[in-house]
Amino acid sequence: MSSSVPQESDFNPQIYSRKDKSLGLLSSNFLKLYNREGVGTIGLDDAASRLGVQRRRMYDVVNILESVGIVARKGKNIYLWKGFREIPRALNELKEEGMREKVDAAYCRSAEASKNKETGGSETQTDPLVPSLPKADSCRRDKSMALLTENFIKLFLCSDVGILLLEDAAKIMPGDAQNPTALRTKVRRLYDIANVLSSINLIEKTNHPEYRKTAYRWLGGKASRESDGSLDQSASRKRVFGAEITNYSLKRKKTDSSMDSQSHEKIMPVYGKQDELENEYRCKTLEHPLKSSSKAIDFGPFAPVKFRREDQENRHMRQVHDVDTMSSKYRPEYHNRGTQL
DNA sequence: CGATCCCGCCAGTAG
DNA sequence: CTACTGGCGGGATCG
Repeated sequence: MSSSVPQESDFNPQIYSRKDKSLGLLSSNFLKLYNREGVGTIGLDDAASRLGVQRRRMYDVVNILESVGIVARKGKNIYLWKGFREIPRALNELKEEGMREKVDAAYCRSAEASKNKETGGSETQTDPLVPSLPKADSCRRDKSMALLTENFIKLFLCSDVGILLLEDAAKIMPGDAQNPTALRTKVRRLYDIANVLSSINLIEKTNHPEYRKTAYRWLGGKASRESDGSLDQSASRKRVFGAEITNYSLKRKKTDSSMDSQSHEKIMPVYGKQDELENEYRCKTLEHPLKSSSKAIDFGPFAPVKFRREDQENRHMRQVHDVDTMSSKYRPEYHNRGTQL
C-alpha cells in the first residue's frame, strides 16, 4: 500500500487545504487520541508530534478544552485528561460565575453613572452593554483565549440567546467594543474558539434566521447548580431558548421566531448517563457508536475529516490508519523557520 | 469581494 | 538564562 502519511508533497499548493489544518479538526483528533481508557496525563510535545502540528497549536486547543473541563493543566508541558464527563461540572461553574458577574455588573452599571473606574489598562472604555466585569482584566492571563472562551460560553448560559453572531459576541463581551482593531482581533479568536467548541458539539454553526449570516447555536443545554455535577435535564431535553434570567441585552437582533427556523438535524445532547453524555459530547465526525479501535478512523493532520456531509469537493481524502506513526514529516515546511525551541 | 482563521513572530512568564 | 506560554495580527483561503 502507499503511504498514507502526508509528506513533502503537501507543499504542493494544489493539495494543500487550509481546512485540513483547522483547529476544529485538530481538536477532534486530539479528543479521539486521548478519549480512551488509561489516559492519564498528556504531554504537549507528545500530543503535538502525534497529531502532526506545531506545539503552538496545542496551546490553543488545550486552553479552550480546559475551559470546559476536558483537560486540566497539571504542570509545565503536562495536562491531565479529565474527559467529557467533566463538562457538566465546568459548565455549571461557568454559569454560576456568569450569573454572579452579571449581577455585579448590573450593580456597577447603576453605580457607575458618573464614575470612571480604574480599568487599569489604557483604554478599556465602559462597555455600552455590559460594563466591564468586576474582575479587572489587565493581566495577560486574563485576556486570554481561555477567558474569552469562558465569557463566550457564559453568554449562552446566562442569557436567553440561542443563536449568536460572533461579531455580536465580541461586542457584548467585556473589553473594548469600540476599538475596531481590538474587536477584529477578538472576533478572530472567537472563530478559533467556536471551531473547537463545535468539535465538542457544545455549539453548532448555523446561519442566523433573519440576518442570513453565520452564527452559532448553543447545544450544550442549560447548566444548573442543583444536583451538583449534572446539567439540568429537563431543560436540555430539547433545545430550550426561553431562559429565565435574561439579557446581556443584545442591541439588535429581534429574536422574533425565538424558535429556530431551518434548524434541525442536530438536536440537543441528552445528558444523564455517563455514556450517553460521552456519546454526545464526543467529537463530531465520529459516526461510530462508542467503541472503535480508534485505529481505523481517519486521523492525521491531513486526513480531511469532513465535518458535515458537505463533502462536495471530495478532494484528496487521506486516511492515516496508525495514530502512532503519523508523526514526524507532516508539514509543508514552507521555510523551515518556526522550529520548536 | 468580505468572511474565515492558519501561521508563527516574539513578548511575557515559569523554573 | 532557557524553555514554556500564548497574545496577536498579517495575510492566505474560502465561499
